[in-house]
Amino acid sequence: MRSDDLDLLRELPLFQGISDAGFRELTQAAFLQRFPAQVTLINEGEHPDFLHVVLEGLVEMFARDRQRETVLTIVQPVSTFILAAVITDEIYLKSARTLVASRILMLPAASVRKVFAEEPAFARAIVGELGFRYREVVRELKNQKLRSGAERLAAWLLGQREIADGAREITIPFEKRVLASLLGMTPENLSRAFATLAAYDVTTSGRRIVIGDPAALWKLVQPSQFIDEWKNGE
Amino acid sequence: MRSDDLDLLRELPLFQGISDAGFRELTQAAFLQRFPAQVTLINEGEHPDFLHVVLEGLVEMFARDRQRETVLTIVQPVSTFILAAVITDEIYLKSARTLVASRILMLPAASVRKVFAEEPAFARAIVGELGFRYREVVRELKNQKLRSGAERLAAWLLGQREIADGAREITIPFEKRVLASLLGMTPENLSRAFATLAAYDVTTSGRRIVIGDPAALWKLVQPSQFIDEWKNGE
DNA sequence: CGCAAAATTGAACCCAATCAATGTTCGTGG
DNA sequence: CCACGAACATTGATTGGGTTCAATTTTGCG
Repeated sequence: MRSDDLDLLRELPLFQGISDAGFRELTQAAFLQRFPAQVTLINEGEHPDFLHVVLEGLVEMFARDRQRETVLTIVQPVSTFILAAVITDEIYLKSARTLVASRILMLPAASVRKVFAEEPAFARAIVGELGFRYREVVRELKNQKLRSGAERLAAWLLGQREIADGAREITIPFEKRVLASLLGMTPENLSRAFATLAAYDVTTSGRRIVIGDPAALWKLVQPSQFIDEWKNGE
Repeated sequence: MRSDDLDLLRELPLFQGISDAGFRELTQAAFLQRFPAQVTLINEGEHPDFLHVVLEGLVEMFARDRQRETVLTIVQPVSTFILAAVITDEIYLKSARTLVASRILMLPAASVRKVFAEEPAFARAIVGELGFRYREVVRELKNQKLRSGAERLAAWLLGQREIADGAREITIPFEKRVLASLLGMTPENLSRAFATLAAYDVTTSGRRIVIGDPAALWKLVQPSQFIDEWKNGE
């Protein structure tokens, strides 16, 4: 395991403030693994053995019920996933698979719980992380319940634009079918949503999207800091 | 403030393990208030001043976007709400209003954060609580994205039945319009969902519902421990 | 270059929202 | 205690958003 990977880890808010001893405890039995795209890392219903950290690549969190499947979140580097399951020591509620080749760091769940029990600083950091994640899901639930498909797409585009620092053109970092599922619709319907947004000067070519008139989209969805995490205040 | 109310509070998992001094810190500046039905307790976007505890009654957590409004959860005694906002010291993402006359205990947010910072046991308890809540919302998001309206109703009915210890008849403890919004549909559509479930031997009279054939509903939704919190294992 | 998977488009269908009208319930005041 | 009114619930008709199925085009990759 490379030491600059450890540095990456150490810089995460989650690991700030814990002692070096605690950090060593967490990482000594950890291991790093490379996965190609489309590899299932964890399955809904399994017991958590590791806290996963995406160092490089892209991971899709999804869930199934009967025939249906839906994407819940996309995890980008550098961040952890399924912390809640690890810390409560309950089964996973989501499955995870790589979308592209990825480097994943795996910290033994037992170590995480041990340091959690021993180091108040870690416990407090976990509170911060869980609080943040909780609020993310609440936002997503509101997004789903309060907005139409086209609106969710428009909001997502504006969010990506924000991340890209206001760039005119953005690129979807994964397949459109994945985006469709993330937004809670079928691939067909995503196509139609894009067709709808053409009237708002959104043009597509493959995964690249040009947002010609952000103000028009803005007017359509009226992004809210109560739903869209990227939007703080006005 | 009555001492048996303090006992109720003390017994919540959230307050287990903290010192008496810490508990006193939390409760000394707390106050208890009675509210009639339909009183708004907090508003989306406000800053948290108190951690609220429902001692008696029913509180509805909801959110608005433009014209639309949706119910996110119903809080029943005895439990806290908006802990995540208090602990991260961020604005509320939900509003709250009483559904019936209620007794609400309000703990100053500053005290909560103080004890959180000072008492590792409290920090750990909060992790447990947040982890649990987080998983609740994930379940709800899956419920919304993976199930149809009628299925969500069927699952909700089976959950209520479980809570009522398998009773044949259950009673919706609030208006049907609230249930409709909680389940993510219109009141009209809830009526039709009930009409659909008549084929599964579900009969209604006002708020009272008779589930004549639980197995039929079961077959319809196939409740899953990955979505339905009340269902553990098979 | 060729193939397989992904994306798009069209058509039919279905679930859900909206609009409108009626029936029911419940709280209030006479 | 009854009568009344307002809010809630239900039902019907219509519309609309979204899914499904099928066929075609495009893309990406070996």
